[in-house]
Amino acid sequence: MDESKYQRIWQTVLQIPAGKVASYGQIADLAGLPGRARLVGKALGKAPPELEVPWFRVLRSNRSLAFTPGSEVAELQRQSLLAEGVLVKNNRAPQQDVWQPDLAELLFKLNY
DNA sequence: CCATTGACTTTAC
DNA sequence: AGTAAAGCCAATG
Repeated sequence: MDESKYQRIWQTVLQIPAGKVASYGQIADLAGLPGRARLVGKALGKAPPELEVPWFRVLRSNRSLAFTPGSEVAELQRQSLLAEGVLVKNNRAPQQDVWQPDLAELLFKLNY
């Protein structure tokens, strides 16, 4: 199985700073995989724990959590975000906490 | 192969 | 602002 796409996705998500969030589509774009938002979710589900990929910083395009509200994993995500200052209210994160990366710096770090 | 399935997005009410 | 429908595309059976 070709994991290179997953690796790129994981590396991209690792660039999201604490206290910031990004959308699945945004990560796909930044990872050089436009149109593959759904693949990002898949990749996050398969991320090796030792990589410590901050999966909880990835939300839908409207900044809502992707999991069923009230579910255990949704709670974990909400808590994790709260712990770094992102206040999720009504299942939504504030617009002000959306990550806006410096593209030149990001591309340099990812070495694409 | 064809069909179904999503940690999704966009558009149109 | 919230919802529904359609579009999307790799993975899976």
